[in-house]
Amino acid sequence: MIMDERKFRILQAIINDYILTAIPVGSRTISKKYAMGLSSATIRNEMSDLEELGYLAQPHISAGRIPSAKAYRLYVDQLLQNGMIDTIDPIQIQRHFEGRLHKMEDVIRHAAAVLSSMTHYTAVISAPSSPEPHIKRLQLISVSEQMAMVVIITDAGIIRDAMIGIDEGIDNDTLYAISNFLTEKLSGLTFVQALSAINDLLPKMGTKQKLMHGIEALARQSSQKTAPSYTVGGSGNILSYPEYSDIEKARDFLSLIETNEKLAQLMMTNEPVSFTIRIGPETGMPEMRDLAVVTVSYVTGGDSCGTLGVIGPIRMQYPKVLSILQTVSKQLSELLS
Amino acid sequence: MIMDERKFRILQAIINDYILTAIPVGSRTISKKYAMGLSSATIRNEMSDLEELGYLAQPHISAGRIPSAKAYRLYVDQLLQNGMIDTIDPIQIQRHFEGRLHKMEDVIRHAAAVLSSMTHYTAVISAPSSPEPHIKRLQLISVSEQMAMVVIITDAGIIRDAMIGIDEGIDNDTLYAISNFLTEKLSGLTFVQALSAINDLLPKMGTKQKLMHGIEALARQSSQKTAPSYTVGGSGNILSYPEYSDIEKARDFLSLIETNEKLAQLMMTNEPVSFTIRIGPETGMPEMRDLAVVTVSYVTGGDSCGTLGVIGPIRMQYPKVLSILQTVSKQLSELLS
DNA sequence: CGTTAGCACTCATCGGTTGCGAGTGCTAAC
DNA sequence: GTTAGCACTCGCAACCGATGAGTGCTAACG
Repeated sequence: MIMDERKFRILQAIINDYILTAIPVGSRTISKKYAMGLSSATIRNEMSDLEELGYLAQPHISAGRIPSAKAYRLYVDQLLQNGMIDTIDPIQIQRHFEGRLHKMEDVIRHAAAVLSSMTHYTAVISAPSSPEPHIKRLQLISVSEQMAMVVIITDAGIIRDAMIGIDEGIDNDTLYAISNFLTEKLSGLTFVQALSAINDLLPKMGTKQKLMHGIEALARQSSQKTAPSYTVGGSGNILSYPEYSDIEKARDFLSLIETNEKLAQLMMTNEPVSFTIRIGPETGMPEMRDLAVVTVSYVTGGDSCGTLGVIGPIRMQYPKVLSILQTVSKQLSELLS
Repeated sequence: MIMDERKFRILQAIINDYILTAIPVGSRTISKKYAMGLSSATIRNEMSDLEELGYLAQPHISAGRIPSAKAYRLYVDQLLQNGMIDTIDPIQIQRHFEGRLHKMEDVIRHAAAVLSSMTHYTAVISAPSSPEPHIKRLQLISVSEQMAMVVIITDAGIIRDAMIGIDEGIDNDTLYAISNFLTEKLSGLTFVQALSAINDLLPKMGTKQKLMHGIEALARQSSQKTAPSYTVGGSGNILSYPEYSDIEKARDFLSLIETNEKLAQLMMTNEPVSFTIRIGPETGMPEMRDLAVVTVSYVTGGDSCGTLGVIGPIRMQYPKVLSILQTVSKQLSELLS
């Protein structure tokens, strides 16, 4: 059996209807609502075929049918191919960002709020990070006699701060001198490069071993591809959808949203494509079986970039979400550059 | 009518039972489960009195009774007065913090996870902040030709970073010189003091007006008592409790948890007391009517401190929560000092 | 041979009824 | 003051039957 033009049109109608209503759609609905000049009996036969092909499923024998993940994939591919993405007024989104927002963190938090309230799904945004940040400056600030704070500033604007123990008898001025010395030695290096540079320096540093080991540990930690932290907006939105009226499922979703590693897995894009759509099983996570995630990346000056995404039920309003995501992404790029 | 010893014992039994079961408790339950040598009829009379006094309420005529907010307040006051707080093994909590956690943000996130998983309620933790932070260092890093990043480091370890526009023709070295100049002028000052210092400096800065105005705006923003950001753990835990099986209520709760301002209102403690317990209406927020929040503050070296708290249903396991909070608070103070 | 009308059948859902039982207030006796 | 007894209330769960949306199959039609 082959997927012909008519089957596809019917499938499309079913998906459209299901996205709007979330109730299994029957043959009569298609034949009446989406005037295609066919009787319900014919639709029935076609639907039976579509089920055999793996595009439709029946929750139970005497109910309509619902699209499978495979069907959504086909549907989405078709959308993208034909550029069938909603057009929304960018002004409408710009208006949300008019107030003066200075801190990056605030901008991102606000963007997550806007994104979630516009889509009615859950929004996730990662702070911009450079794939290979270069150290720009390293600063030590004494906090107490045994502790200091290390601040490493990179070209991507990432700031890594950590407390480390320091050796006895090091005063503020010495710390400042060391900061300048280390900045000179390390600036322009990536964390991986810095790590070996620090190890080379170790023997020369005499009584500052404890301090240096602290910095080394921080550099090592930073040199590993560290999962960025994510800002979430509208985590409760999922509760509005009937498929998540089950408390158990909703709780699983919320704990997923709170787990940084899981989010990282979802938001990760190896290739810097314009956007990614992952539908249900495509995420590779069993708890995402009936969810879909759409991500777009944004860039801020230089090569550092972040990701913003929307997580919603698998029957997501893809055209709308895609257009909103793209517009917010543009807005975010501008604001953070 | 007066609240006597026996009435109080009965009320206590009712509250205990209701906290455990969440179902309205009847006279028979009290007389049998909590052997107090009284028949259910007597209990019934006392319960009727307690209702008249405003400590009990009946969801409907033929059901048992549930404690009012007033009752919980009495109950909690009694607990505190008698020091009836659970004793938990601090080792058990320490074990959760054994791994090496360098970044403050990670420590807090982890603490929120531990706190929520131990209490089974929602945990909220604010990053430590000093009531009147003093500037330690100000650093400008050029990002592009028109933009620079300002990093202000305070004695509380707070780092305020923001992007500002800079005047044309300022290179990296000049920025560095300005950083040192400004650090010299501003270090040791609070943000409020810095604000006027900057305004004094303005006329002298010649062609760096744009830059200075950027810094001034940042200082002004920082000088206002800014609400700290909160880390939340276990936001979905609330869904486990029958009183929040209502989707509508759960969604309200989740959006509350996401709103920084609301959290700030809940976590705010004007006096630095050891802990605060706010029960239902005492929070002053209508959406918190049947929730309670317990907060404890923790201190990190110096005068900077943060708050950690637990939000749960009004029938919270107060003795358990209090002891866990105190232990985690101690742990957090140690880790961040 | 594809399309469609007709029909028997399935089964989730919804509204109504009923019985149960937990709980109450009241009264009268101890 | 305490308690046994009793009539009464009312939420809740279980049961039941009607409803209707939906299906698959068959036979007739163009």
